[in-house]
Amino acid sequence: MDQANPRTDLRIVRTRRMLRDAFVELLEEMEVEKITVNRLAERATINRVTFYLHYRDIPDMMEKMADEMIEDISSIIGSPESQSAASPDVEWPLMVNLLEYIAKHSRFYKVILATKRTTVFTERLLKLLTSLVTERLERSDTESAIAAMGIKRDIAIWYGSSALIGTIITWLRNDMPYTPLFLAKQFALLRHYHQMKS
Amino acid sequence: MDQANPRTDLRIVRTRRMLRDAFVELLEEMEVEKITVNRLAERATINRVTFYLHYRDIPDMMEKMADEMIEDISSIIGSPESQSAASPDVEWPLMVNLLEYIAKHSRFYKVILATKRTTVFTERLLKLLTSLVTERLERSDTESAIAAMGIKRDIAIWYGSSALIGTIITWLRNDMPYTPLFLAKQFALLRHYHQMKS
DNA sequence: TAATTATATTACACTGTGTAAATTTAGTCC
DNA sequence: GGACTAAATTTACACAGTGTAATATAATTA
Repeated sequence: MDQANPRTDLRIVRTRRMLRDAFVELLEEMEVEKITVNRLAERATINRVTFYLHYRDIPDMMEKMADEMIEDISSIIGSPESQSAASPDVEWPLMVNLLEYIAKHSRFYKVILATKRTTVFTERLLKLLTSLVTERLERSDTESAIAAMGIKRDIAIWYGSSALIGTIITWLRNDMPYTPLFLAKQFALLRHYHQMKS
Repeated sequence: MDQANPRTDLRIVRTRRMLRDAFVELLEEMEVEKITVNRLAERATINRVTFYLHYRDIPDMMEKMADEMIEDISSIIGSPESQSAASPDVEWPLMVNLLEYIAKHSRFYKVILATKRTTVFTERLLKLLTSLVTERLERSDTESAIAAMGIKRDIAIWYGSSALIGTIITWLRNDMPYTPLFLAKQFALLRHYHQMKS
């Protein structure tokens, strides 16, 4: 997560970290549109001009942060432990890992995903989850099952990935009233209707 | 929709309509954060100061617009034709009406729901859909069915309403490749697993 | 037509933006 | 550890946008 590129100056790492931390802090206190470069620099205890040495503007900074978020999550759900043990329906432990990771960094994810008006992040995560849902739809025998019921493949994917991201966001907003494991199991139940039905 | 309150001045109605139209226009051309009161007033061909006679700032204007949107949609899904004929699972024609209404005003809804960074609107609609999902969960026998499967009531609601709004948004983003009727049927299929299973 | 009320005009103080140039500070690498 | 290098700071500037106030003008309603 904060693994620095060997050839990057420590100062760069430090000020970027301070800027990102300040951003999350401010987001806990106010809406995005109220976050100015002025406030951000002040909170991060860096000079305002220094901000522009790293990011073009605040939307640019948010995009960079979203990139990093996606990188982190990708490494979680693409990691060896997740893709475990050659089991064909692999989605179960994968979802647990994902939810546990989010829960572990819930301060960040709550403010970034579950706060109003920070769509860049949700957009990106939705995209990631869509590819995930698509992939596992192809892998399992669910695809033929839903086809047999007259459900369009793409609609099923839209439906499934929207349901996932939306539920995760609401779960975060409600301060995670269920454990990651429990929620992952619930997702499995909600999904496995299909297979059971066929 | 543009039914004016009898005691409101025609000029008020006119400038508000011009402002809202200008807002939608600008949103088609740029991100929300680039929309300034300056640009808005210029596009609406009104004086900048006049804007402040109607709204506190742009977020305030967006909230007011969201209020109106919810009012409109509520009247659609709460109308006599929708709540038709005492049928116990009433959700089917209701969803057709909703999707048809959105399709009819798709220029507005596409930009307002399916464009980046306009979360106020999606938030409100999600809320509305959540109450809808809750209501019909209570009405039908789905509730006992999902309980029997070990699925938590609130999680099922989060899941279902997120799936609905997310699918509608993606449907809009893709320029409505299916008819409202077809999509409504697909929703019914995706939902009725539950009843069928039990 | 008169009274009312919305809109336009002009002006002002203020906050924020993005860039430039010169200077200081601190990390890197030998 | 010291020289080199690159990042951060400082100061300054031109500009865009905000929100409010006071006054003048136009349109609507009764």
